[in-house]
Amino acid sequence: MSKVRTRFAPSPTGFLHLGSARTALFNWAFARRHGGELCLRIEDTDLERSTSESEAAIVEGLAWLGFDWDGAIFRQSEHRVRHAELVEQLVEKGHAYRCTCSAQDIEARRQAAIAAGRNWVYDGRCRDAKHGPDSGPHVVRLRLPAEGRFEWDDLVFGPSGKDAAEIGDAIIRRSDGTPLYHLAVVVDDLDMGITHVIRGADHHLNTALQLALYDALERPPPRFAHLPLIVNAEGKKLSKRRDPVSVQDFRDQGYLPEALCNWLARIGWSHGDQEIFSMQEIRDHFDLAGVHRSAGQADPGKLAWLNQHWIKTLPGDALFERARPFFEAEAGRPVALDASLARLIELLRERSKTLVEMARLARFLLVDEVVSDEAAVRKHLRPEILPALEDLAARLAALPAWDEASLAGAFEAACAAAGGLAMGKLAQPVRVAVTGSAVSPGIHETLAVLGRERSLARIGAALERLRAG
RNA sequence: GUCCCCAUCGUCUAGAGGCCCAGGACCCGGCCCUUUCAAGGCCGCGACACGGGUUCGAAUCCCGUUGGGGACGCCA
Repeated sequence: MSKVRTRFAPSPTGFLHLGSARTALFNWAFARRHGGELCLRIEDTDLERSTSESEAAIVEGLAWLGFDWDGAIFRQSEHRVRHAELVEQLVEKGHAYRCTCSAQDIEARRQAAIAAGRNWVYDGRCRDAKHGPDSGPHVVRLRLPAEGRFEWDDLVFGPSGKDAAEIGDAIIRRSDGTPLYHLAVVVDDLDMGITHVIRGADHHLNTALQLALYDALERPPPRFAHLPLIVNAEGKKLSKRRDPVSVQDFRDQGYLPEALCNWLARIGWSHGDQEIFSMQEIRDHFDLAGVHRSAGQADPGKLAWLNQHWIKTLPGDALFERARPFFEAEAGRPVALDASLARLIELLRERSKTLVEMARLARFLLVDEVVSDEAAVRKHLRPEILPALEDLAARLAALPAWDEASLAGAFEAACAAAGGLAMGKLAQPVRVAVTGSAVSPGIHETLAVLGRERSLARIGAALERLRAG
C-alpha cells in the first residue's frame, strides 16, 4: 500500500461542530498512526453559503484541538478550471451529457412520481438528446449505466453497494457552470492523492455515485471508511442549527482540548475497556477496525468527568496557560503565574470540572474586592463567633511565620481556647471572610495562598462588620 | 415511497458459541474519609428489544417482527 493520505474536508458554512471535529480526529489519528499525511480541504463550491469567517473558525478550531495537517489548505474554489476541464472531458467521452430540464420541470415530474407511488430518480429525458453547448440554460449530468451495481468494501461498514438504477443521473455541473459536490470531491481526492476517505456515515450511500464518477474518469477509487453519526439526546443527527455544539463553545465553557478529543474518540470507537486516552494514545491505538456502525450520543456528563480528569492530570504550567484567559476574565486584568497562584491551581485542580469553575474559585486571590455570598455570610458570620474570631485574629497577627503549619497551629489554639470549639465552627466564618464564599480549599491552605496582609485585612473587615451588628 | 444501516444497563461500551444468571466507565443513590467543597475509597441500582430457528450449549450464528437512524438537492 502506498503512503496513507487522508483528508478532512469541511464546508465553510459555519463553525466547526462536534461531528466534524470527530471526523477530523479520526482522519488525523489514522494518518499519523500509519505514518501518513492529513490534508485540509475547504469544500467551498457553494459560494452562496461559504464564508471566509467560517473557514477561519474551522482552522482555529482544528488548531485548538491540536491537529496538525500537511501542506497548504486546499480550497475547491481555487480549482474551478480543473473541475470544468474534467466535466468537459466527461461530456466529450459520452460519460456525461447536457440536460436542459428546468428545476421546475424536474420538481413537477418528481412530485408526479411520488404521487404515483414510484421512486424518483432523474428520468433520463435529456440522456440521448445530444444537447450542444449552445442549447440554452443547462446542467451537466453524469450518465450512469442502466444496470449493474456499484460496490465497495467499506472499512467500517463492510461490503456495501447500491444499484446504478437507484442512483440516477446526478448533476455534476450547475447551470451557472460551477461544479457540484460529488464531482469536486472525486476530482480533488484524485488530484490530492487521497488513499483513504474517512467521513461521516451520512455519506455512506453517496459513495456509489462517486464510484460511478471514478469509473467515468477511468481512475481507481481510494478506500472508504464511514464513521457512525454522533446524535443528540433525541437520537437525531447533530445539526448546526439545532444543537449548540461548536468546538469554540466548548472551549469558551472551559473544556480542555484533551478532554474533548478523549470524549470524541470514545464515541463510536473503543479500545477494550480503556476510557482515558491522551492524544498520543489515540494516535497509537486508533484502528478503523475498532469503529462501530451504530450512532452514538455525546454524553455531557462524561465530558465533564473527562475534563476534570485532564485538569487533574495536566502539568501545572500547561494548565495555567489553558486557564489564563479565564483567570484574566475573572480578574479583569492580565494575570501572571506567581508562587501563590501556582499553589492555588494545585489546590483547585481537584475541585474544578471546567476552567470557568476554576477561575471562579480562584477569584478571591485574583481580585481585591471579593463579592460576598450573602447567604454564606448570614449562615457563618454570626455574632456568637465574634469572641473566638477575635482571638484567632490576634493569634494570626502574632504568627511569626505565615505557612500552613503555623496557621493550623493558630486555629487549633483558638479552638482550644474557645473551650473545644469544633474546627468547622471557626473555619467556615474565616473562609467566608476571606473568600466571600463557603466553598474553598482547606482554610489553612487558603490563608497561606492569600498571604498575611490580605488575610488579616479581610478578617478584620469581617470583624468590623460583626461588631457593627 | 425506495434503498441502506443499526439494536448489551439512562449514556459510552467489553463481549467475535461455553470463561457471562453479562464486565468496565459516566450518571444516580448510600457509606467511609473530612474544617467547607471537591478529590479518593467501598457498596449499591441498572441491560443482552421481541419471536422463531441452528447447536449438547447463544448476548454471540440464521430468519422474521418491532423499534431507531441515515440517504435519496442546480447543499455539502
